[in-house]
Amino acid sequence: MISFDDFILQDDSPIYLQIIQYVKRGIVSGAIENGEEMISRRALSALLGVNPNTIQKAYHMLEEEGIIYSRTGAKSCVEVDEAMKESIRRTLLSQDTLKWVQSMKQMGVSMEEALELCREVWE
Amino acid sequence: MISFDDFILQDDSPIYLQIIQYVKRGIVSGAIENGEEMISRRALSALLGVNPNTIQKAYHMLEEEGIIYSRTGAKSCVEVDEAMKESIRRTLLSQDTLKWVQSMKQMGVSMEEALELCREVWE
DNA sequence: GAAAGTGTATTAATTATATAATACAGTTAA
DNA sequence: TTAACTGTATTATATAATTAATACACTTTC
Repeated sequence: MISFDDFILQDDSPIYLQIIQYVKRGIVSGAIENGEEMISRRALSALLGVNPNTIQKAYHMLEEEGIIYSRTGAKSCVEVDEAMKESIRRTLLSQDTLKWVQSMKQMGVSMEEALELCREVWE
Repeated sequence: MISFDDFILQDDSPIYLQIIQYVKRGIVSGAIENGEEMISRRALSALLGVNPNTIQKAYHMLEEEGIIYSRTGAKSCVEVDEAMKESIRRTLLSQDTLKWVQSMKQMGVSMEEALELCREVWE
């Protein structure tokens, strides 16, 4: 079951978006597999100290994207085939990297400097 | 004068934060220098098609951070010494890079893969 | 000096995000 | 079967972000 054990609020973007992001990144890394049960909305709400409606918003959007499947009374499940996985992977990797590269360029940082920065921060 | 010619809305984060970010990155790159005049709040509002109050919020926060100086009736001016420049540079570079690195790690991407991605996206 | 431009302030309305308190119907498990 | 759990829905409230419409005092420029 996807327990959200290592979930942490990262920035000041909406919580429901950070939950969606957590699930998508887990799918890309392989930590979250097809068919896995999600933690229940109420349980995640208690775990994160966040309102149940906020969790519901995230889960509902994940369902609209076709990433999880829900039916009343039972836990929601992850439902992603290989095409979906690859689609999420491509989108996230390029979006995040492009954003960082644009940031570096706007600050006048060269590619070599950026690569070195990456190595330093990676640890 | 700082004209915001190449300013573009990047993401769905608050506009006033993106304006602050634009100015800070310009200072880091050297495109924005100490003593330069800011475009007036009303002119920037018209240029970006954004409410004057949103611009005022950004300018007001830049003033509170000690990055620009304003007086009624005259245009606001950038006021940053070398220590401030270096402080902004360190903060932005590490914050942006750390965020990207964390994203890559959460998706199970190795440092070598991340560096290669960076090279590809850089163009 | 007068007109135009500029920073600042106020009040009101709207949308998005998040919280709060319930309620109901379906599933799971003892 | 029954109790606990789960997904779903509703109504209300609060705060942040944005827009809108003015107004006033000060500076710059002609």
